[in-house]
Amino acid sequence: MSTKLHILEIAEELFAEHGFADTSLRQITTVADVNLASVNYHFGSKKGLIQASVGRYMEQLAPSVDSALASIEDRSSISIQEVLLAIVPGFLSLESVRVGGTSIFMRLLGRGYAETQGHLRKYVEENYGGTLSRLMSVIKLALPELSEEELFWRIHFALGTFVFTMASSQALQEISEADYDSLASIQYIIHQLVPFIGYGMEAPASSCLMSGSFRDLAVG
Amino acid sequence: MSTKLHILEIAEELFAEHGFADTSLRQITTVADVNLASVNYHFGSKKGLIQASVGRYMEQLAPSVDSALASIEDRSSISIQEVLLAIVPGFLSLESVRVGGTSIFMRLLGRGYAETQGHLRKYVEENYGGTLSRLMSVIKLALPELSEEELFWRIHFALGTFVFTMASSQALQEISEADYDSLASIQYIIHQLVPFIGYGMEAPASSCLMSGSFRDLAVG
DNA sequence: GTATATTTCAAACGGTTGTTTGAAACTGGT
DNA sequence: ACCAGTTTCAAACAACCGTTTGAAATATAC
Repeated sequence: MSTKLHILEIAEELFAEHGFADTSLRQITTVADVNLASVNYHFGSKKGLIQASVGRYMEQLAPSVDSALASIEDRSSISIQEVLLAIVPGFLSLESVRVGGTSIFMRLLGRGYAETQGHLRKYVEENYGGTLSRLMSVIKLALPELSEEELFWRIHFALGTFVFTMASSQALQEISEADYDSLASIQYIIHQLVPFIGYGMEAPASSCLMSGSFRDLAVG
Repeated sequence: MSTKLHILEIAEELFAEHGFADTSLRQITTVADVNLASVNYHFGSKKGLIQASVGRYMEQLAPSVDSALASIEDRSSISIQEVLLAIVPGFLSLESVRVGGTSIFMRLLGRGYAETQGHLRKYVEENYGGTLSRLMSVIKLALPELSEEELFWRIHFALGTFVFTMASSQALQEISEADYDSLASIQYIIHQLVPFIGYGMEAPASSCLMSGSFRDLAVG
C-alpha cells in the first residue's frame, strides 16, 4: 500500500510543477523509484492517476466549503469578501492531507483548468457540481446589482486570477524575495489575493465606465 | 512565400485553440494542406514556428504600447484605469495583422504564459523587455500607495486575470450566449475586464483588511 | 509449510512526436 | 532551352509516450 501513496505524492508534485501533459509516467516512476507498470496497476491509467491526485483533496475540500457556505447563505446581506474569506479555511485545511497540500492542490487546480480538453473539469463537475453551484448562488447573492451576464464574466475573471496565480505560484514565490516557509507563503498569497478579487468583483458595471468612446478605438 | 504565411496562420489558430504542446506539426500541416517537412524548412523547428506566431503580433504591439505609455507617463497623476485604457487600442489594432488577430494573439499570450517552461517568456522578455518595464513603472506611478511587494503581486494578478481569460475566451464565448462577431466580442470582453482589473488593483493594502484573525485559520 | 492472492518487475507493444534526408518538382533569369 | 535556386514531397529516422504482458517475487491465509 505504500507504493500507491508514494506514487500519488510524487505525481502530485510533478503535475503541479510541470503540468499534466508535460509529466510522463516514466518521470514519475523514476523519481518515485518504482516500476513503470505499477502506475497502471494501482491507478488503471494516467487519467486515473490524475483524478486520484486531485480527488483526495476535493473530497476533503468540498464538505468544508459546503458547510462554510451554509453558515452564511441565509444572511440578509453578504459581501463578496465575506464569501471569499469563508471558503479560505477549507483550502488551508488541505495542509492536513499532506505538508504543502494547499499549495499543491491549488496548483493542480490551475493546471487542470488550463490544460486537458475537459476530462478533469468534467470529473470535478460530476462529483462536486453541487458545491460549485452552491458557491455560484452565494456569490450571486453578494452581488445583486450585477446582471446575469456580468456575473458570469466576473466569476470567471475571479476564477482565472485565482487559478492562474496558483498555477504559477511556485515560480512567483521564487521570484519574489519572500522567504517564508511553504504554509506561510501560500497564506500570504491568499492574503494578497482576496482584496484584489473582492474589489474587482464589486466594481461598478462596466457600461457606465466607458460608454461610447470605445468602439472608435478599433482599427480596421 | 504563400505556404509560409499559410502555415503561420493555421498554426496560430490551432495553437490558440489547443495550446502549443497539444498541437502537433502533423495537425498543422494536415489542416494547412502542406507537406510536413515544410514547417522545418520555413521555420527551422517547432519552437521557431511558435516564436514566429507570437512575434509578428508583438512587433506591432510593442511600439503601439510604447507610444501610448509615453503620452501619459509624464502626467502628475494617473489612474490605473487610464493606464489600462491607454494600452487597449494597441491590442485592438492587431486586427490589422489579420482578421481576428486581437483574439488570437491574446489567446496565444495566455497559452504561452501557462505552458512551456519559459522559452516563450524568455523570448518576449529579451525582445520586448523595455516595453514591459516601461509599463511596470507607469503602473507603479498609478498606484503609489502600494508597497513594492504588493505591487508585484497585484501586477501578476492582473496579468493572470487577463491572460487566463484570453486563453479560455474561445470556450467562454461559446458558453455565454453572446452572439457578437469576432471583433465585437473581444472588445466586449476587454470592456468587462478593465473595471475588474482596475478596481482589483487599487484595492486597499491587504494588511488592513484582515489583520490578525487569519493565521488561526491554518490547520496543522 | 503449503496454497493462494497480491504486488513487482523487465521487456516489449503499437502509436505519436519533431526532425532529417535526398530525390522530385517548380521557379525565374539568361 | 538550359541551368541555378528555391520549394515541395514521400519516406524514414530516433526518441518518447501510455499501456500490456507474463513470469518472478512477495505477502497473506489456512
